[in-house]
Amino acid sequence: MENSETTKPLNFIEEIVEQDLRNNKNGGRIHTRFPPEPNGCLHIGHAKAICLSFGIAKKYNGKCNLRFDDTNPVTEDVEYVDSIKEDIHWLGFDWEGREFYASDYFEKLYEWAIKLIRKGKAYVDETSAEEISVSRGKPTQPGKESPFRNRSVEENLELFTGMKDGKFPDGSKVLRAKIDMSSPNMHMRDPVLYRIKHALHHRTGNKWCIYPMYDWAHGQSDYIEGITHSLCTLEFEIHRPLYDWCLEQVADGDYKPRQIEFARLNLNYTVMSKRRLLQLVHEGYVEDWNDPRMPTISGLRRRGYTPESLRNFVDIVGIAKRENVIDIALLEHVVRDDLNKIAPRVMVVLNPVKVIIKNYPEGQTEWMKAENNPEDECAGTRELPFTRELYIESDDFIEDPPKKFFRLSPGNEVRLKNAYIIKCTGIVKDADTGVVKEIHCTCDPETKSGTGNARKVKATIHWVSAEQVLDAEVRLYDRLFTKPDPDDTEVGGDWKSNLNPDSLKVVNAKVEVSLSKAVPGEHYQFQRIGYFCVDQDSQPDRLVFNRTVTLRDEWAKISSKK
RNA sequence: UGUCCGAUGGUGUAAUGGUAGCACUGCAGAUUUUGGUUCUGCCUGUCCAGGUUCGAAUCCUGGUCGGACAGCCA
Repeated sequence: MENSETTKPLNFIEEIVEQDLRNNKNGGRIHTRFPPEPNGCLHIGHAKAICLSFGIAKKYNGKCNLRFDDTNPVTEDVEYVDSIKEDIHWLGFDWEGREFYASDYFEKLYEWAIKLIRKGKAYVDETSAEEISVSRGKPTQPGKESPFRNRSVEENLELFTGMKDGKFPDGSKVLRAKIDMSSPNMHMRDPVLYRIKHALHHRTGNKWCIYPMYDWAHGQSDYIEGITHSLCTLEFEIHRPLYDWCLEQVADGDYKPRQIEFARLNLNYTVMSKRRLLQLVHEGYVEDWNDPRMPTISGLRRRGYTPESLRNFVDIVGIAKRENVIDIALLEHVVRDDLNKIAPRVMVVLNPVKVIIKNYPEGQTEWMKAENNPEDECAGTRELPFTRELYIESDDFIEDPPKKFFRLSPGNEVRLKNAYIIKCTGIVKDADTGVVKEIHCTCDPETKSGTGNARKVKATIHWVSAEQVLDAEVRLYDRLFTKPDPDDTEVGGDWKSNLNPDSLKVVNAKVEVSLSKAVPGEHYQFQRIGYFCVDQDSQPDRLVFNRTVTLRDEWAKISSKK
């Protein structure tokens, strides 16, 4: 008996899989595939599909193939193949060498097309694209049959061979399935199976000038690879009768792959369509596909998201058929959750203001012991230099503090993390601007951290020595859009008008010296501020950090409410 | 006046004819040398109308609302 308290409920696809397993369908074999088109970078929506297909395979001792759906040479490019492979591996999945391409099957697909023609189930149509479109009718109105629909098998064979042999220009002819022009399903109204494209293909070069359409290639590729469960998003649901029809024409045994559709992932405060993502890149709203503000996998990686957090996100979000928009707060939650456990803590001051400890000797340095991660004992400790002059966060001092502000203010005490309790005794302002230049304090030598002094103060703040300190560029990233739904615009407005002008702010920060060894990709928690990772642009003498996400901030809530 | 799919708190997702649960968010509190973490509590939900049944989120009928489909894209 299963323990109902620990058994995770199955999603509807797992239920289908388990039922198939119980019925010993396909001999108990589970085989899925992830079929990206190499025409763009993968995004968080793809992560859902990857985790699903690879995850099902893993869970049920099956296999998952990586198959590039490269049937349209004019939009596809090798450069995306490598980035897609990198992203899948980074996410933690492996296709165990089963890296396939729909183009691997062009020959077989062609043979099957010939077979279709011989059966009288396909014909060469030479009406124009526009004519075909018109004669296809509308969803609510039946279409009309093409005048070429009833050509002889011989003529079709000759014409199709001619198409393959490059005798006709692009767009002059297509091969169509002969199904039903009055079907209520538009996709069954004699769908195009092959079109002519005299284009160089990234794998097959100029071997072919006719290319199969998605519907003719996808199910057949699944069949060739022995896929049992072909998981795809909802928009292909209406293709399923055609998927099944195509398979019906070529399958000769009991085995047939089954297409199952699930709802794609949507996230608020961002856009997800390849078209829009591409637009953001091309029009310079972001740096590139891997800009840390992009919902692409490479962008999230650069932002500091971990594979673990993304897998967890997909898991929490679930698999179902209803349309959904996930709150980006959930994405932020999963990465905080993971980074809290693994990210070493460091002290960094983003907006420094100088503190002078008046009763602390000039020239003296004490090395203060600091825990690297309170959530992980194994993370050990490090030593921080403490000196008479320090920097603290300018937000941590207010001359005239509001209620509930527990940090530094004239006459008030705070603890410096891992060091002493200090008291503000005075301030020095810039004569012209009135900005606080120096905060004068005294420290209580009895309160050094680790000495067991029990005196409590309301707040503990972070700091760095002003004498032993490093400068660093810190890129503060925020949500890409100001509205949950970027399409929520004034009438006639453009989604780009909702772009967040403050999605990136760059500051020059003061960071503790231990960070001198930080290397790209590392995650840190800047204490009391947020999680950051070292950017690929970082150099030993010019550190660059990206803010992954802020820490939850109770004070920010209180102060913004007032 | 098409076909297909869907509808459970603010968001997402369970409950498979038998106590509507979990997570995120929000709110309140406890703990805390991070206003972090952790812990506790609270708010908020079965689209509508009929029917079947001892009993319906679940099954049936009819509505309503939302989505997909009219590329020689995938």
